[in-house]
Amino acid sequence: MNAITGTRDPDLTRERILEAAHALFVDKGFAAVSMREIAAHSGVTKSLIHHHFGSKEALWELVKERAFAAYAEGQEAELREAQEPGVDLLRNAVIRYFGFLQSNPEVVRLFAWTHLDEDQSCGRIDAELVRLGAERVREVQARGLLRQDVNPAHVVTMFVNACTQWFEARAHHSQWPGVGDDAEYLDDFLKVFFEGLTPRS
Amino acid sequence: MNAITGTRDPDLTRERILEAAHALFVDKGFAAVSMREIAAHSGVTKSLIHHHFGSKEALWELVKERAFAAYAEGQEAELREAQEPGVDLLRNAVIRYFGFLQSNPEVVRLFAWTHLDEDQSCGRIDAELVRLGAERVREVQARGLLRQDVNPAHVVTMFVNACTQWFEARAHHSQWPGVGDDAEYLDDFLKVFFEGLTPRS
DNA sequence: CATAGTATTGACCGGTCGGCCAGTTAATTA
DNA sequence: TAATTAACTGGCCGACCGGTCAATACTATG
Repeated sequence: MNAITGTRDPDLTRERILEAAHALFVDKGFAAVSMREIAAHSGVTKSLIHHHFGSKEALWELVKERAFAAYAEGQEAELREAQEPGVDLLRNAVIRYFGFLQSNPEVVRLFAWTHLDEDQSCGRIDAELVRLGAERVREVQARGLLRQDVNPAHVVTMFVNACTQWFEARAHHSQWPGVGDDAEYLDDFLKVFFEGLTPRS
Repeated sequence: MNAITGTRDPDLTRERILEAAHALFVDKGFAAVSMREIAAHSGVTKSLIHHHFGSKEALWELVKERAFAAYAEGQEAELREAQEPGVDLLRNAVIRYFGFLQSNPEVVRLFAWTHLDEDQSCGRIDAELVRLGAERVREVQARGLLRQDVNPAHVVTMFVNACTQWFEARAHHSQWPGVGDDAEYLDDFLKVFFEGLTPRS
């Protein structure tokens, strides 16, 4: 239903339901959200949600699928952006990933919910991203610009972990004494990470 | 109620309720667990849980409190174990923390749930741990054994993040191509982390 | 042994849950 | 325009939710 024209618009309706469900699921998690809540937030009847999506579980799966597809698409585009493989490529990847999480906190929460779900689908999605990233790292290693005695997939995993957990656990280390803000943490991480990756004679 | 003697044992009863609640909350999160479930798993009436703990929320808080107190106690004891402040002290701290998470997956899940809760209490608990750890790092820095241009609190945060996320997101990167097992990841992380922390002339 | 206090029970409350279904209304098609 | 299809509604279902309460069974205290 289009609110302006009063005409029916099933696509828009589905979209509005998905948006409301996304926001609520991200905020409170699957179990703590009710269909009635989603209905109210999307200005639609509960029955209509069932009509369009079947069940609460199906809606949840669709919400995750869409969110991660959008995430993967964006990340992959950035990764594929041809750039001379070098240390700066990796450094920029870290900075971009960090910045992405910083400006997309709902993705961070969705990651966390799916980790607890032991959800497999989302892991499969970024498997391709990691494969791409690790390949790039391997190229840079082959040029002798990064130390070669570390698993390239681990290089990617390390910075992904260090960045992701920084935002997932923000509620915690915002209380830790001496811990700085986003920029300061990223700065120190980059220092240590790239110094640690530099080859030694 | 003591199952063997048939006599009443309120302390044991409380303990059994707490254990059942702990297991269920860790597994499914607060919202997805019902009082009836906890009652069934602890062999006790739902009313009795309310008698002993008041409400579901209060029980949840107590479960978290106990778990994190036990965690903090163990970690603090290990940290205080006097050792000559040096690079090995830090290296051992990383290895111990990683090993602890590896053998206590329920703590990892509880961390994740409280992050999503935006729970503050548990962050306060490990604030003291981080303070202690950062202090040690600072000592080692002062001796010139670690580079001095990184925030000591960030040094601790980095390895905590890299380790914690490794286990929190296990469901994901177990599917990532080229990623090794726990020992291999830890090994590569230690290589990069400590190389990155080594002072340069 | 009496009695006070607490551990424990089971029945019950109002309310909410996800889902279903019969009916109505609007858009599409023939 | 008539008929078909799909969007949409409101009411209802049985199950389950967290919580309460009066009654009971046990234990410890005097």
